[in-house]
Amino acid sequence: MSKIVTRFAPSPTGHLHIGGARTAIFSWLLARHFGGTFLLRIEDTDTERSLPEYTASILASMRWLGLDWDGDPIYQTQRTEIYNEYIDRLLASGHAYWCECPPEKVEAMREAAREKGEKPRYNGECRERGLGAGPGRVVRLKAPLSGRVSFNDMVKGPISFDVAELDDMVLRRSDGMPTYNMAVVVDDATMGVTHVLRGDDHVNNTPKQILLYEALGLPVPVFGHVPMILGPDRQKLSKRHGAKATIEYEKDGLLPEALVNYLVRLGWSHGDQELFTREELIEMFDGTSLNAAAAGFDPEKLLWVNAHYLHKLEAPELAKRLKPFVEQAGLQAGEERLTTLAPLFQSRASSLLELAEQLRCLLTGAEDLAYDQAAVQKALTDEGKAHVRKLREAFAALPDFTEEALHHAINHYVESNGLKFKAVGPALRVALLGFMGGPDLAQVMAALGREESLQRLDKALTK
RNA sequence: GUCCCCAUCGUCUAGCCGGCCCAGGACAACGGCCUUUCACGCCGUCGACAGGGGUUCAAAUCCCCUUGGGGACGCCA
Repeated sequence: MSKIVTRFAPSPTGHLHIGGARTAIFSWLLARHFGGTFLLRIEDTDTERSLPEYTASILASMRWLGLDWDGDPIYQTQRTEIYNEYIDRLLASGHAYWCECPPEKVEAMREAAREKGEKPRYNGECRERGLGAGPGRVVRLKAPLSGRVSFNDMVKGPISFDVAELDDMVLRRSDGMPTYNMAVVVDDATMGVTHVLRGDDHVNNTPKQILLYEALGLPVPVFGHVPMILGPDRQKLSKRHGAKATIEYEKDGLLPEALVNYLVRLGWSHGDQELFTREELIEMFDGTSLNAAAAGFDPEKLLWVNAHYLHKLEAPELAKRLKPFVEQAGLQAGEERLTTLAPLFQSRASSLLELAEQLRCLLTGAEDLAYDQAAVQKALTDEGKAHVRKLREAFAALPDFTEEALHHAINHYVESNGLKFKAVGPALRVALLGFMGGPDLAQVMAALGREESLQRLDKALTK
């Protein structure tokens, strides 16, 4: 087999949604696995709904996901002449014809067919009329009248259609623009695309496109139709299910490597393996083992995958990625400070957004610390405060305010007074963090520093 | 309505050119361990071959039907 060329062809009528992201990932992986080429094409012929900002957003999301494409993106709106050239060819070779039937008339035909229990289609009235170009006229494909169109789908296996089900589709609209199927075929052919991976909703377009390839005398690529993503309740995916555009996952503090991992596993598998590095994916994804059935989107598992990657990040990298979220939360902290503080809560968060929020109790000054009233009531009793007061003195006397020294101080206090840690732990914890939870206390104090730690203890004593 | 596709635990899935499967893994749920709380981690429990017919010594695996779900039927993409 010659070199593989795949492509992703979004239309800029919205942000890159999760289903599109997944087919993009599959196409990208297929190309990368076989050392082929991955192209990007923007299908912007729908001038009504296409917006440049969506193109920008889609490209940004692709970059964020790490899906690098080869060469410059191709824009369909800049290729009208090429399409017309191919349409002319079809006209010249007798594979297409001009049709003057107005839309209402065609609609009536469809309605009539539907009533007869047949598939709604154009009846081919202008097929043999030998019409030429003219205002309001469209060009239609002169499709074969009998036979079958078959192809071997990469994910679904053999699929076959009776051409009687297909009608003479419009190739060139009356405004001179090519229709979707025409543009796609010309583009894929001229771009040298060998493998077309796309959404399930395109299977019905495939036989039409194959007819076009054949009429044009162009080699037919391999098709693979990836099933749609459904909600966890097996219904059409919607916002209600927690499915959002890729860009929103970025805002929610998901890691791109996690989203890629999750999305790939949705409809593809490699034995029992759940977690894959990018390198592993490229090595293992060869276009087989794609699931033919639709998959339900599970936000919880996505979060689990994300937590996995989040917990694995090295402190400096974590700090770097976390910074924007900390700022977004209205908190102040440089990367250096985050490098020491963020790891304390790292294993407790599933997303950067969540982590930033959890860090609030460390980044906020003693004056602004929020207290969980129930915890204060429970832990900061008179007895609890008494312990905190004495511990404060012990901490203040420490020459070095290090984790080890603090540990020592706490343990010494507990043991020399014949106490259990439980007697002082909760009070100290609430005094330091404002709530019952979080990391090791010596660790917290060491990270906070002497001044801040003591301030917090003092403040707690006034509660 | 017509055509196309799909069907294993609640969800993602392994298995599916038949026997190793009274079906394995992961998420979730539940229980436990660890523990300075909360997490992380670890251990365990619950839980599925949509239904019915075949074929076969043997079927989750092959065939047919039913049911259910999805998609498509545009001068949208």
